Amino acid sequence: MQDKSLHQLRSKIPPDYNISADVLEKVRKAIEDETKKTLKFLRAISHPTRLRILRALRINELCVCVLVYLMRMKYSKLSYHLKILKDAGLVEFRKDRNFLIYKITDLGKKVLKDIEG
Amino acid sequence: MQDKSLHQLRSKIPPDYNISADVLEKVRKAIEDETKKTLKFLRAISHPTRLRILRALRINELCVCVLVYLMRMKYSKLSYHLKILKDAGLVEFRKDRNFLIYKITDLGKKVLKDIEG
DNA sequence: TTAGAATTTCAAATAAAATTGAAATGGTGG
DNA sequence: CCACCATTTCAATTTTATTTGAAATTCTAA
Repeated sequence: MQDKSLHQLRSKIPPDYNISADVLEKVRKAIEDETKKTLKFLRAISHPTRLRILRALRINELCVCVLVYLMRMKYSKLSYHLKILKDAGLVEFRKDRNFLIYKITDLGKKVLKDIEG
Repeated sequence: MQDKSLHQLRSKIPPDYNISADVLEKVRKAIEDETKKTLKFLRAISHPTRLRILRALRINELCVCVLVYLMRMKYSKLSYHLKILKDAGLVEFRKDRNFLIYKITDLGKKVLKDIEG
């Protein structure tokens, strides 16, 4: 099927499912649109640890040490996930002495709200 | 840090970042909520191929053969991704002769709308 | 300065997801 | 029944993501 022309294809598809050239063109357009921008934050949020971090930060900004304490994870693991969230623009941080205090961004709030209400 | 008590922890965190017991409790609650339900469709949609499939089906229901034709992919690959979307409740299908015609579900529409507008 | 704390970075190991092609399934039309 | 078509399933492979612990970094407080 892979290499068949559209003409060959159309001659076979069931009659009560006869998509118009117009629809076909729209579909073609839809699947050609880039997905990167959307996937960036989707993939970032699509992990239990990262979803939990976002939920935590929605309540209050938190230093890594508190997240480590509450989530019972090692720094290196949390750091890995925080980086992914930061790269996606969902969280940011400020420094206070030698603490890094993470907070959720407006985009992060919006994404979380869109997804979970 | 992993094993320190909260008391030990709190005695160290910076003064201008003094989270209350109340906030701490809320965070604790937030990160204990289950993530499975949310992650099911998030992970399902978080792949370029699957996002493209959903966008296509939002325009019109399509049989696998047309998707194969338009997306230039093999049946086995599309089938793999369609199954993930179906398991997440984002698409469904009906049969017409020996064609499977996939359509987006209401949940699928909603998720896509929430995410991309 | 110097020891120590909070955090990140790195590379190695492990786990999970995606791709592939061949074979199986199940319907269709002659 | 037979050959064929659309599709799925399967196991093997490849790719990508996650976890781990140790080492590096950077700040701090004494």
